[in-house]
Amino acid sequence: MLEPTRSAGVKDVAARAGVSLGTVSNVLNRPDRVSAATRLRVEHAMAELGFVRNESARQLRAGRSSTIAYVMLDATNPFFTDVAQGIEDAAAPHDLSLYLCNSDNRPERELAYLTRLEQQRVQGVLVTPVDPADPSLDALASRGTPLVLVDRVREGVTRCSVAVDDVLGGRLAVEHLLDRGHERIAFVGGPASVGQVRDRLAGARSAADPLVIVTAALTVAEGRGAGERLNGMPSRTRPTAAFCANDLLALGLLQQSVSSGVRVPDDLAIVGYDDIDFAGAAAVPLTSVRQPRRELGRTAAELLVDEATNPAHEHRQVIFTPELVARTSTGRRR
Amino acid sequence: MLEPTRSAGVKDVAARAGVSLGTVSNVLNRPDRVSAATRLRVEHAMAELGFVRNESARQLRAGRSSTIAYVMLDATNPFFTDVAQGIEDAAAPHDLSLYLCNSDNRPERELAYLTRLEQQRVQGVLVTPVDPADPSLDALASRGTPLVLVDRVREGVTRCSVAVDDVLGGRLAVEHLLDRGHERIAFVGGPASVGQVRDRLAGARSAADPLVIVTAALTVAEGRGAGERLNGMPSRTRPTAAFCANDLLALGLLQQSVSSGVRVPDDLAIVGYDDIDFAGAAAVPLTSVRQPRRELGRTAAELLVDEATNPAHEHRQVIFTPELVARTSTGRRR
DNA sequence: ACCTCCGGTTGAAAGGTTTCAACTTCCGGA
DNA sequence: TCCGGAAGTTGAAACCTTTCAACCGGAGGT
Repeated sequence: MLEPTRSAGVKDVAARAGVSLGTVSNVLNRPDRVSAATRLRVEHAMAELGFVRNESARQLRAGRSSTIAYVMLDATNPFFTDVAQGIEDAAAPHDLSLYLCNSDNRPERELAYLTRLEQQRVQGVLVTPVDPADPSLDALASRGTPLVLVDRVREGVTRCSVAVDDVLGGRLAVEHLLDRGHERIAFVGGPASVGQVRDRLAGARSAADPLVIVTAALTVAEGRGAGERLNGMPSRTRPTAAFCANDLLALGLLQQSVSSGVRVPDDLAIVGYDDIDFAGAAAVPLTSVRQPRRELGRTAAELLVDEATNPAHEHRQVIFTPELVARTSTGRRR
Repeated sequence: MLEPTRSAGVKDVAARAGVSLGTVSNVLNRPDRVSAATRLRVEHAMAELGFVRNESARQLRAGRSSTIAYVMLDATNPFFTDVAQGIEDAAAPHDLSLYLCNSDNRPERELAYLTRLEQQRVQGVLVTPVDPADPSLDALASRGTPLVLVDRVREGVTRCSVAVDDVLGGRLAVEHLLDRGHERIAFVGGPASVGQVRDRLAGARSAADPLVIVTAALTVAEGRGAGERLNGMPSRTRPTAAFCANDLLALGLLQQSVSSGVRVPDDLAIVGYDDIDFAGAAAVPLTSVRQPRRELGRTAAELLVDEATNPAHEHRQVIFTPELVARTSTGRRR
């Protein structure tokens, strides 16, 4: 009861219950092979001593843990937390715990987490990397840790990944604006080092020839900054519509526009990307390109589990199809 | 190079480098005590074999790990991810990795994570619990795992916690509305089992006598539902202002109001709580009660580190002061 | 020539759990 | 009465790393 001398181990429990060490282990792992009386005695001893299984020792023996991890790019972006929910959905039935790690867009933190996780011998790692071509990822995978890329693909390497067709998404967005009668269209996004940004822009360009406004990051603040630049243009050349590389930018742009007297959608139509919950909840509900976020996470986790448990596993690249959700921010045909 | 027979250990490295096992360990942990030549040879052997330290064995020997964890209530609520950022800020300089766990408001998942973390012998746990009075928390702490409550307090138990004065926050919100000339004020929030909701309502009541509209959760969707009820009332009795228990509710209410033709702030003034980034970015920027989220996380992590490392640690309950941020959604004095 | 000290290195022990082959009891059947 | 077998229990070995006392050979001091 009051012996915090330092946590009791199976040995102590065994002594207290008057059984051997192996029996305690059996109570823990194969309760059916132990007689009811003995089991009770052991369980009682555990309670008395406040026994807590030592996971390190357990793992050391077993060789691997029963956790997986998701190294996410930006924990404050609702897109990624929704993906994480999907992962958890799929992991739970397999009795896997999910640890979330936030790399916060910093390569060195991403690497630190991956290293730590590998040393921990986790069952597998899901990651939305800063740079999908980072050789550390290949190294990790080649040393035997199952690894699935989320919302990214890696050209030329056989590996599991789930992603959404961003080129198509970009095209859908701009076609929608063309359909609404817009001719001068802006693309807001950056930096170009982000694959998503490049793909969405490529999609946009496949439908029109947008004015590109480069941002330094995909954040609300950067969206406001882009708004200042955009709305500061002379009205004769100013675009009448903007397609933003994600919803955070779009919300920033929206707010800057409204607060500087630009009417949305009449003076400026806006399309976002991701369709996060806040997009629909904005006071001018945002038209956005929806990605099946939760499904993305779920599928990624399933691929990971398969890779970790099925010897006949084959790598797969799953590509989901995005979908345009039209709301007020793009109004009706001009 | 090509021996994925199953990861190499220090023993293999030692053999390959022609040194003893202890020397390899020295290279790993006290490189200065090893001659340069030997060190190089060992490092080379490690690279060749793709040696990865086994954290389980390491921990088993050391007795404890160098990770901490934050069990958060709702990973999709930006408030908590901002808190998490603050935690990470404070943890990084101590060389602690932070694992995020999402209980998603479910007590059984919270317990599962806490159990797992304790078995893992983490350095300590930060938690925003579903129920601060849950005895599992006390049990965990009494068995020796440092534990800090985040954004919650536990009456009557000496334990570290950081929180914000929610009663004061509630009062500030309603006083602001009174100041703007409102007389019929609604409080939107629920369920009452959430301490925050109770405290904020208590604060509201200390300044006025609000009509209470109970919600089932603190989400955008529930906010919309509350909007339907509120805006469906006959205009003679309908409140002219609403104070929502958090920003998600407020955004939901805002959107429902705008889309059903209720003007904000002229027909309905709205105050939220938390001041998440999206509050200011809404097209009708939301007046909100700001909590020092990042600071909250930082302080919590510092308390945890102190508890884990300082034998003379004394438990502290830190209470931060909230601050009202007035924006368009409450307009100007009527 | 001897002793001491020191940088460098060694090998055994410890840490807590799981596994598994071996052992003990006890019961029913022959 | 003896035997076979099932049910329950045991204890040693293995998992991999870290620590630490002991060891070795050589340089410097006396």
